[in-house]
Amino acid sequence: MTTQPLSRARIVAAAIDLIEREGADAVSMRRIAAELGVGVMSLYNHVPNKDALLNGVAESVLSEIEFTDDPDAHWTDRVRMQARAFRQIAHHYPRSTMLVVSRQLHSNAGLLPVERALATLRSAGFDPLDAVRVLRMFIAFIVGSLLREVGVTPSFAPPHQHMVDPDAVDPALFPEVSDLAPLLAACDHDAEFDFGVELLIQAIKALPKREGSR
Amino acid sequence: MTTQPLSRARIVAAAIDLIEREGADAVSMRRIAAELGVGVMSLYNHVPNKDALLNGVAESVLSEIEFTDDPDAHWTDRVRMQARAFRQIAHHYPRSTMLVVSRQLHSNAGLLPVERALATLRSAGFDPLDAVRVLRMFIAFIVGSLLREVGVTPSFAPPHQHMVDPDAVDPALFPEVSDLAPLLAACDHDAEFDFGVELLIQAIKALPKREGSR
DNA sequence: AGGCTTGCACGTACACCGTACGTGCGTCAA
DNA sequence: TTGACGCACGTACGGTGTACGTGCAAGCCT
Repeated sequence: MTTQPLSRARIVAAAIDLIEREGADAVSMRRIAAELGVGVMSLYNHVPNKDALLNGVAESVLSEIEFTDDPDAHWTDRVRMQARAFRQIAHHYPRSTMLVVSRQLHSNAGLLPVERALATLRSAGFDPLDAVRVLRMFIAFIVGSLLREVGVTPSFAPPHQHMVDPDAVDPALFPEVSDLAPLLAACDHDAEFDFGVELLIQAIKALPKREGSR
Repeated sequence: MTTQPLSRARIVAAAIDLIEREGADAVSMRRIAAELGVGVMSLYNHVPNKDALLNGVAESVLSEIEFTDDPDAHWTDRVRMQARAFRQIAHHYPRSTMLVVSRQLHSNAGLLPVERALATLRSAGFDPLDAVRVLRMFIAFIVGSLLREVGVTPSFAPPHQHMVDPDAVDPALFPEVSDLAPLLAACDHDAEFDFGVELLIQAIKALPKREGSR
């Protein structure tokens, strides 16, 4: 049973595995090498440096988005689907997601989702400017949402995570926060995400079209 | 001229200064100590560890948000103002902003903005659940937007930053991206942010109210 | 006043990090 | 056969966070 030859893909895979198991802080070249049963410097034959490796991780995660895009569906349904597909990989690789969103990619790895989204929006009749703006709006919302979700659940550690500790807030200083503490403490991420997606869809549906319809 | 005594506040201030001048990667305990003309380990008399220090940075930046909230203004104007105030500190501390958004605070430092936002929304007649949801929606949008802005401008380095290199995309694979490349390449962050804020305001204005009016 | 505690600045030391550089071995080309 | 080349690997250097011990100054209790 001869071990596979080292390769960029195997290194990236090991890095993702390590990140998901022990968190992004646990990632080091030595650790990855050990994981692969290999000398540290051997990694550098396939990856120029650690930063490039992490970019590789981000690209790899991003490329695993599964689009089951039905061109016949209504554009609102297609938008819903694409937003959910994006969120799904974040749930599959929660700790790596932080890397994906906090590191802007200069490569074309993340271009396919953009392409699909633009095609959907343009087929819905949005002119180029609005299509790009709406896309950016969605990306901002999704990234912000995922950041909260994975940030609050770095390792699924606390079963009942709380973004606000109800007992630690002074009702005199923060009456509203104190009043709504139970609502702020719990967060149904699924419901919150769906609420946001629907709100955005309704909003852009009401957007005045400057061009042809359909 | 006797030098001030060391204190947590002075350490945090030095850290922020260093981050803004040389980037988050330049931050190390040794570097900060040198900046303050102080031994490395002296820092640990005021800060338990580096992570706590960075939390301090985030809290400090967050606490500098200036709310000029006019309770008599229409709630839509107040929401606009609060969103802009949030974005303004991000422009004042661009490199530190990444820390603020990527690190979830367990402290109450970020509670004042939340309190103000909730008060505004509740005075606009939203019931508790909707108020919290709308707030979370706004936060997600703002965080996502700021992440793109500061990510694309880590040091205001390239005057014409491009999120998509028009020459590097294959028109056969990505027809839409290729077609809209000029629009994707440039990004007027101010306009983009305002577009998003207005879109959200319109959307939540149309939200069915379950409770009292006003 | 004398002794004791406490707070704080600091140096040393350790484990770990990314990676530049050199070395040796296997395979393929000429 | 010989040379070049690709690739695994060890060593070494300068950096990191921080545990631990030391010494000095100020305040407090007899």
